[in-house]
Amino acid sequence: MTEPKELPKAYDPQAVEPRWAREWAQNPLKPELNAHKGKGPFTIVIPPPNVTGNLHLGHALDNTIIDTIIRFKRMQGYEALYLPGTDHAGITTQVLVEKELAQEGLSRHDLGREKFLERVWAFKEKNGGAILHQLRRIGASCDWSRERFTMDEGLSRAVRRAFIEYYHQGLAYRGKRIVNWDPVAQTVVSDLEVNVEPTPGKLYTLAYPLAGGGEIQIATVRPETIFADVAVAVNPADERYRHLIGQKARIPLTERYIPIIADEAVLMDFGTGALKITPAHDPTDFEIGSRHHLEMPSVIDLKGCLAGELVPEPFRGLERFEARKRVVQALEEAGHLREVRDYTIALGYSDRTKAPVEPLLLEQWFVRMKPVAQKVLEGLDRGEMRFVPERWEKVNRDWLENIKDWAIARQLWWGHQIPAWYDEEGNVYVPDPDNPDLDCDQDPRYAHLKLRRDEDVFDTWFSSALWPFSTLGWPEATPDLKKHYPTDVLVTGYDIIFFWVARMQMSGYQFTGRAPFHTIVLHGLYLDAKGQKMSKSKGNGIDPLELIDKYGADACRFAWDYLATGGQDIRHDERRYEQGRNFANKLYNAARFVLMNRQAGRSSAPAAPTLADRWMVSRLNRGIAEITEAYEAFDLGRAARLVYELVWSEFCDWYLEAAKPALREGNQATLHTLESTLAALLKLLHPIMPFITSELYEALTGDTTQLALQDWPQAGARDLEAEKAFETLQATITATRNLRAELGIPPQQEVAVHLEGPGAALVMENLALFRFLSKAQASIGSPEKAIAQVTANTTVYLKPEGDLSSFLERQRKRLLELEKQVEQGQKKLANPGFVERADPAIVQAERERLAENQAQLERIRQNLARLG
RNA sequence: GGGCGACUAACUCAGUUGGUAGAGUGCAUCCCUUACAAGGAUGAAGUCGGGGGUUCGAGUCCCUCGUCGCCCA
Repeated sequence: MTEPKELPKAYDPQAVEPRWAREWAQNPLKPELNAHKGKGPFTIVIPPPNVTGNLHLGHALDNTIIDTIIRFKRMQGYEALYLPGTDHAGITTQVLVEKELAQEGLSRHDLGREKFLERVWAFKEKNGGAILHQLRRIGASCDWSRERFTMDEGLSRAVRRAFIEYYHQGLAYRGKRIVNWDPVAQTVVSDLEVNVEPTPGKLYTLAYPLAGGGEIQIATVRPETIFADVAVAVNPADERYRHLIGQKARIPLTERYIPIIADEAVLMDFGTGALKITPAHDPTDFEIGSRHHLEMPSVIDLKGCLAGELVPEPFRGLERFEARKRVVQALEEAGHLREVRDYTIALGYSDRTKAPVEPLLLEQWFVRMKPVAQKVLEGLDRGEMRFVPERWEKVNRDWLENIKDWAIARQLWWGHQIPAWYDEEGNVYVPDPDNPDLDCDQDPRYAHLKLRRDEDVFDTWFSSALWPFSTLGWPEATPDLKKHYPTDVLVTGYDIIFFWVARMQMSGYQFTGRAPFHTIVLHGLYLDAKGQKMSKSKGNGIDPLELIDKYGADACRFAWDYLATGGQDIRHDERRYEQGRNFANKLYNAARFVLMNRQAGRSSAPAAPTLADRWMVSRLNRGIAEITEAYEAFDLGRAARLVYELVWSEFCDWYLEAAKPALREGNQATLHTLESTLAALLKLLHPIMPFITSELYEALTGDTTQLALQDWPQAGARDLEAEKAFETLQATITATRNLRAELGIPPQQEVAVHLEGPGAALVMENLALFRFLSKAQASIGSPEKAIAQVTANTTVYLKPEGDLSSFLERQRKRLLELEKQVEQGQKKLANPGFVERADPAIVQAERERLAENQAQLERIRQNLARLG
């Protein structure tokens, strides 16, 4: 940027952005850089992306919003920390590596746990962290020296500590419960990881013979589970079956008799009103079974196949869906099948593998969440956390109020192995809170026992839940933890409120006694151009890196911030990126203009600021106030719009043009205003478009301190007089241009106009500017025969020439419009209700508007009359 | 079944205490004017989903209906 005259006309982000990306990667914008400013810390932790993942638009949105907020706060002088890191993503990563192994014809069991984990770590080292480099491309100003990983040593200790505390407070427990089993991933998944989807299926009506003769018909969608039946249940209020309660029925295809019981949970109008109860394979049946103290035999194994003594020989080992067919066939042949009809089943699918989940009765680790959630709810009551937008607080509360225990174990190898040991009798041993790092099988107190460690690992979200404090050093009382915890803002998509936000809230209160952040900013989902969710299977994904290649990172950030309004979902629209790119180009050229003029125009000639200078300074001050407010409110869409408007419509469209005549005269006040305004605009825009603003700021100021560390601009006083005067000028110029256009006068051709009205004198004071911007020589007066354009306080007259029809048509239209407005205004002011009740300022404004409209109307009428 | 969101110009979307509707793109006319054609000037374009209510006044508040989407059970 040292030779402004050689600057290309079009901005090329690819020539600028890499340099700054490298700068921020190699010399991170650490919070300590602002330590001397005394404003205190401001902290945001990254929503940790999967370590082996790639940047997608959700990440782009998260991180652009975070970085914009961080950069704003940093410029305000806060010790802003944007803490980066990644998540080990248990199931996802393990499945990836297992796929890789499968190509070599191996399974994880062939390798064994230890070798397999080595393999995953190697995979992580090789493929992991790419996403953090992709984040550098979007300009994320993280403190890379503080990067964390959920399975690094410190975080692993935090996870262990958290579990130990839960356990010794009686919140973590082992229980035999119905869990969601993913037969493909071979692990339990939590309720949140199951998507229930209506699925076409069949409802079968089966006849169970009664011990005393006759039969009872039951309805079921899972006939293959009849072998695990322990009862038939009816509603106690159901007259049809009341006499059968207490009798026994025989499970078809077997010789086993089960009781007929009454339970209010049975819906009388579903199917026949009688249900088979299979506690081991259905959550509702499990509850009924528990209430009635029934046995809970299982007939489905971990592979999803029928298994066990209760299953008749021919069906043993059959896969569950195959088994259903065969059982139905057998039932039909044996005469037990009464009816089959189409039925839509609410079937649960595993989020990861999309496999239908099998409800199984397994002994598992759970965390009792109710008392923990209670602490969060109390914190919310005290107003310790605020949602942006507010509406999500209710969603958050509803979930916490109805929370269920959390199945935290996963039957995987990749993850934090649960620090629990069992002796040969099955008793549980968990390390002591006072000595948490000592494994129980190394504990001298248990030396006499043969202890075996739990094979399972924790749900990935168990470690993510600790992220805001584990990354800062917890459980150690590190200086970072002291300084940066609680963090300030959390930014993420609303789709992970339950998975992540609520769990961070809970572990925050549970382990640190405090809310982990005070503000939760939730953005919407990024959808494709048709408004559909993007997914791998649909193949409708849009790659943010491609967008960055095409438009530049600044342009993309502009688009993402611009679109992040009100937490609404975002529909992909390429035009937003074009707008960002064009904006960068506009800014670049405006800066080029300033630099060229500076080179040409230095002189010592003193000069007073022009009206345009005063106007620009005032508009800038207004902009600073508004834009700062928008950033403060995390309303980045509004901030983007306001800066865009200020830069393009005011600075470029009006001020740069208005400055030209003054610059030609060597007006140093104008040159100075030009430079200082541009510098301020670069600052205001920097949080959104950090690359180009850094580059231009450096070129403009030659400052050795980069823009990212400059002070945020302060709004000075507005000069309303200058604003009003310049507005009159603008209106008069626009009116003149309009007249010229209506008459088809060529742009180069100068015309003579006459001005009249209260604003005319002001225009005459700025004659040179008026002439330059409107290509018209102005004088005071009202010629006999002329066409006119009327503004709020001037009338512009132009000698009629050429075809007047377009002009006349427009004037008539304007006349009608004004008449309508005048009529409305009169009606309003004649209404006593309005005059008496409305805010006096509003009434006054209405009066003024009416007077103005009437005057304009009158002037247009007169003029049309004179034209004949 | 419960809850939430959306419906504003041809398209994609803004619109903060209720006070005469905005942007980008597209469209029309003109212009390569020494910052920028990724541009400039001028202009056209909306019964703010329908209906009802509150109010002097409703895109904005309340009720209701419709369409689409999402979440929870």
